[in-house]
Amino acid sequence: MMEYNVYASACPTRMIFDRLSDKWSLLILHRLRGQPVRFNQLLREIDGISQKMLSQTLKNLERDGLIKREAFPTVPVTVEYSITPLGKTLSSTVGILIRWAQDNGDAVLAAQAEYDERLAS
Amino acid sequence: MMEYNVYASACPTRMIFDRLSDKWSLLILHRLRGQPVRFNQLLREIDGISQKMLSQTLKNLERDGLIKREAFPTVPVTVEYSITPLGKTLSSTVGILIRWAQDNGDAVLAAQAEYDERLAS
DNA sequence: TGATCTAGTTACCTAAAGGAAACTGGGTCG
DNA sequence: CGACCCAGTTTCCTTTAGGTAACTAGATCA
Repeated sequence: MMEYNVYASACPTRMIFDRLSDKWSLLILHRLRGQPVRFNQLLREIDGISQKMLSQTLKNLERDGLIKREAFPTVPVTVEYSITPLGKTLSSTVGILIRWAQDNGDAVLAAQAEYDERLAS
Repeated sequence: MMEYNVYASACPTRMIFDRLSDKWSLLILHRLRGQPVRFNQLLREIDGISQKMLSQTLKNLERDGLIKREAFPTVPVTVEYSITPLGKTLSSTVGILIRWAQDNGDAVLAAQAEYDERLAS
């Protein structure tokens, strides 16, 4: 298996890395790690997201093969978004990042405070 | 066990997501996980970054306590950036994310191609 | 016939991120 | 004295991500 060079701008890895750095992708992926969720349910639960960005981000995630969209001919129509096996592997690595943040958030805030105080004095 | 709300802005997880949405932070952090690296060396190796963004991002990472800046009175002056113990713990989880991208880049590209073809037909 | 539910799309606008390139500044070499 | 190193900073400009709000569309209810 070939290893990509993450620091090269043309690297596919880098492209994915850039894609993951948009505002809502990881949040949505994380929300979908359990049961399937409907569009408006996501809209309600993910605080601050707009319809436009939700729709756009879902489309991108689906294109990347990370989530799956499924429409049901109920009344009114229901659309469920669920995570794919591929997306599941990503969301679990994201989970590790989230755990890091929970464990080290205080340390970062402390470092920032110290840095700012050093500058002020 | 307390359930955290990732979707609220005051959540410690928010910090990680902010860092992720920063174009260069994690890339730089990842590059520094080994030996200390000089400013211009980073500039050369991280393809596409500008002096301004490198300087700015390094400053932020230092403020977060993730990296350390050290200047040596050599001729010409040398500035070395190295990772801190705190940064090391983060970079190792970022490493997992990068490994994911390396392992699954092809799968994502394939999914994109399939998605695009489905739309075109 | 109009209101309401779902699940979106489209038009318009703004703030901010980021790129390009010139400029600073300290130091040494020739 | 000017030229050339490193490590930045500053200015100016463009792009684009993302927010707001209005609009589409199919179907049912009242």
